[in-house]
Amino acid sequence: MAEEDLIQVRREKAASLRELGVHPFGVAQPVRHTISDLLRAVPSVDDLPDEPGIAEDAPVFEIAGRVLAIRRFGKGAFLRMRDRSLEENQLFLSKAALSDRDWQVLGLTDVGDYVLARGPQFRTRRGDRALRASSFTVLTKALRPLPEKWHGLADKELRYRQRYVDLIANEDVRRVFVTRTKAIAFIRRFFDDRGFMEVETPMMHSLVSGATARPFITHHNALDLDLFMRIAPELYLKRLVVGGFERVYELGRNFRNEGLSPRHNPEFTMLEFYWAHATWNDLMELTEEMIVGLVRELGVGNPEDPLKVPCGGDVIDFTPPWPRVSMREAVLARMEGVAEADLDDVEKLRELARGQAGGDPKKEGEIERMGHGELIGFLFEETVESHLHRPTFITGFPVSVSPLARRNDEQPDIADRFELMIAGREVANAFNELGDPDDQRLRFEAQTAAREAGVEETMDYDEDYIRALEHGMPPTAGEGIGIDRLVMLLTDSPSIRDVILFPLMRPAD
RNA sequence: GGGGGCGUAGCUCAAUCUGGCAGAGCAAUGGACUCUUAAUCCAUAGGUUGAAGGUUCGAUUCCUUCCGCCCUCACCA
Repeated sequence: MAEEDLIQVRREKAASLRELGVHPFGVAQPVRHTISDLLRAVPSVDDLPDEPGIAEDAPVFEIAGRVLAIRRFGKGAFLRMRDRSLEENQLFLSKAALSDRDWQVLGLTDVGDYVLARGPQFRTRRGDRALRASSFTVLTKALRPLPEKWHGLADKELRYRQRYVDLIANEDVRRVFVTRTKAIAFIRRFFDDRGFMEVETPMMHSLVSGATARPFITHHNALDLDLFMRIAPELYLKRLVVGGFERVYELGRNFRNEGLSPRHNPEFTMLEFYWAHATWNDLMELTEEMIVGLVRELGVGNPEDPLKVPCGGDVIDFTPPWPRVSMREAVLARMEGVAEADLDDVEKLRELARGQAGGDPKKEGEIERMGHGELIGFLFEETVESHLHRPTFITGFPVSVSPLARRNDEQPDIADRFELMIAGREVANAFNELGDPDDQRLRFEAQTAAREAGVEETMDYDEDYIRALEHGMPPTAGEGIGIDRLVMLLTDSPSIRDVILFPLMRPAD
């Protein structure tokens, strides 16, 4: 039947409900129990009576939820429903146990409707738990049909555009988003427990800084001012450290105007935290503790080995301590025929990099402009990154690609910075923060120079941030963790769209 | 933005290669049935084959353009 006709039939049922005095889109009424309560009240089905054995004074439960299936047979029916506890239960509706009106209401009930039922629990002849309804009504009429009961909603486009249907139809999708919510709650608790203060900084910025990415532009009418949606909260959070909030975190959305992919959504959730009187080594320990805690708390690992987590048909071992490897060491171990001395020879590195460019003229052009550290970084990305499976801290980032990170005291062209790689993906990025306002000024100037030389993604020079540093920031380490990517790992999701409730889609029409 | 794939009933899928009346299951409608579990049985109805154009006696099928989605490369987290 055509969609309009299916809807028309249900509209007519809604009208019939009104005639029976049942508002098809009624006002809320108290609901005393959840389906979880039913299970908790009598944990074992064996302890329930059969239908004839239901006692006069048996406890009456009152549950409300969405109808998932109806099986009618003459003067009786079984109806499967799910409620806010996300548990499912059966109702048994018999003409004998219901008022005439409630029986008529059942005749006007479709899969997808929200219903309210009261009655005692019992055990069916097949040994299942069910509620025998002594009263039954429709709370909300669904005008549209749900997807097919066996296959559910499979079309990815419909699943992302109509997530409400996806959530009704697909259990694994519900599970992913429950896990996401639990992960975020865990992270907040983790930082709160350690004396970190959650703060909210502006999402509309007048400068583009804190990361290198192209921004979204928006406009404030009253001030006639173009603003950028933030690409990172970093510089505001460090201003707060200057202000004396020595442990701060922000868990929120960033916006980057770049391509979409299974690992990139234009708006994504990031955790950033700053910890005064700590170093990047402390951050590695804290990160390890937090993610191991998450994996344990959420129970996403194998039952017999909770730190081995299935991911993309493979298994990731989260058992600490995680390896800490410099990009130099990683490249040396990975690339055959490369000697340690070669890594100090810029021209030799450039030659190796050309060999990895695969004839791509754009890459080759970039290679010619790269310095020593950037060349090692390039070789790392080309040869090592995708092979890093278990959680690994990568260090040895050049200062030139780390404009907000403190220099290493022994190796001034290397930043005290690490990235955490898991399953070939970057999950976290952290460093000792640069507190020297004069050095920070030089870094901003280098960014400005790079922009003038044609580099598209550079940071704006933030004069007020320098001013803040001139007031003195305590020695601080800071980190950003991509929450969506972390949730992808925890839920074995191949695409970022599977862990974002409403991923960006082109308008359908 | 480049390359590849996909789009058929409300949903899940056939038919497309090799052009010849567009089909099934679920859902829906009418009927039978007081223990179903993807209930069963009988009957009925449901289509702008993503859109537009072209080739052809004839197009879901072949060609072109456009729209949307997926994968991939590039940029990035």
